[in-house]
Amino acid sequence: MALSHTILALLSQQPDSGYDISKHFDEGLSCYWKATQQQVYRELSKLTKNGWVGFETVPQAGKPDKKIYRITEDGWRELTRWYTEPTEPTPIREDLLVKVLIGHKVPRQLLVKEVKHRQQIHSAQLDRYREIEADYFSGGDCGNSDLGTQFKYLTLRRGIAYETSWLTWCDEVMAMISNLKNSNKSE
Amino acid sequence: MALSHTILALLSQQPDSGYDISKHFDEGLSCYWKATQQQVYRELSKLTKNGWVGFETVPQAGKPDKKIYRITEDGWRELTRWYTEPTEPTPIREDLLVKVLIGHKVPRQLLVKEVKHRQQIHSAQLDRYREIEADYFSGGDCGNSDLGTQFKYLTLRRGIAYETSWLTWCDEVMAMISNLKNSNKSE
DNA sequence: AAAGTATACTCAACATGTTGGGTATGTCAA
DNA sequence: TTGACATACCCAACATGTTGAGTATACTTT
Repeated sequence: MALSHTILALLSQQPDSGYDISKHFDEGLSCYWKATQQQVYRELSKLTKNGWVGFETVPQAGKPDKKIYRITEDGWRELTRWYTEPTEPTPIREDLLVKVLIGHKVPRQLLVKEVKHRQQIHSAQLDRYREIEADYFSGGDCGNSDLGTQFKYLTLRRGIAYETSWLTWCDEVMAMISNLKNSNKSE
Repeated sequence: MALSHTILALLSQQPDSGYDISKHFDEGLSCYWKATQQQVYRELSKLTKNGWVGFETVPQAGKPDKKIYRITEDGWRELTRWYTEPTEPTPIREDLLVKVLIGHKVPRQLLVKEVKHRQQIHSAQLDRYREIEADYFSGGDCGNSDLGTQFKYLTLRRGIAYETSWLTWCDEVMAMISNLKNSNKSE
């Protein structure tokens, strides 16, 4: 039940509507968790049933009503209980590695295309992260940002480390493949 | 439907029983995909329905019967079709990052414990990978290993890159936290 | 002889994630 | 005025992953 706790964590920062929470996930910049709108809505109704969040309906001019959710005391208790549980690394499931594993069974070009495709994706994502990172230092408040910002920055650093490690690995794969070509011209 | 294709990929290497396939997943050394025994069995029966695999029941002396699954021609077609589809990176869902994100809302010690816990896990996993890596070079057949082995080695290299990137990040987090303590003795 | 371990497969229930639809209201541009 | 887009919510079906059983046989250790 990690999605529920992620939502609780977001709501612990400030009250928010389901729509806005799901936008946080879409943008996904901060916490590296994916969830669709329906997942968020479904989870919010569960959280409400559990009494971990409450909401008030807020009418808006020119827009549909909003449900502003707010974490309850029980929610806080659950969030801190969860926090004391040690987290295990997320199980890894990567299509690309399966493809590499049987790389010798398929046309070489197909594998090369795959790796290049991923290189582009990770490279683009890294660029986006780098831009966000630059904002942390351009704010003028160098070094004296509040704690919340510093912790958020650390999650960004994780994203950067992640994308970088992928790019390094992709380079290694490409190097090996081109090495094969050179040492085995008959192919 | 990635699990099905992972199983197809394994079966494309050699025929195997559900039990042995699930052991490959448990050991998880090669392809970085997690799956339980029940998932494997369930998926195999689906694959059979689709006609992508077939099986023969093999009686064994002193052991229960085995079902040896084998990829079919349709299975090969499906596998190659899947191979031509570009793969997207797996969505990231990491409890630990959610915890870091709200790190300023909880006792510092709790976060430190979490990070140290993860450090140990990734460090242990990296050690295991390093040992396996050493085997690739101790085999005597330095440099002239077959293609299949080289591609498998690349998946191992991905595992190493992954664990290393986690450890680097954990160090960064610990550094920031201890930096906080030093610059703010009043806390 | 009993307990543990390994082999080998199966079922059921539930949690979580994905996909594609639907209901509204209102703005802005073609 | 039609269509695209943004806001805001909801439902149903299905795929996938998790958890905890159960059914056997046979070897090994205590």
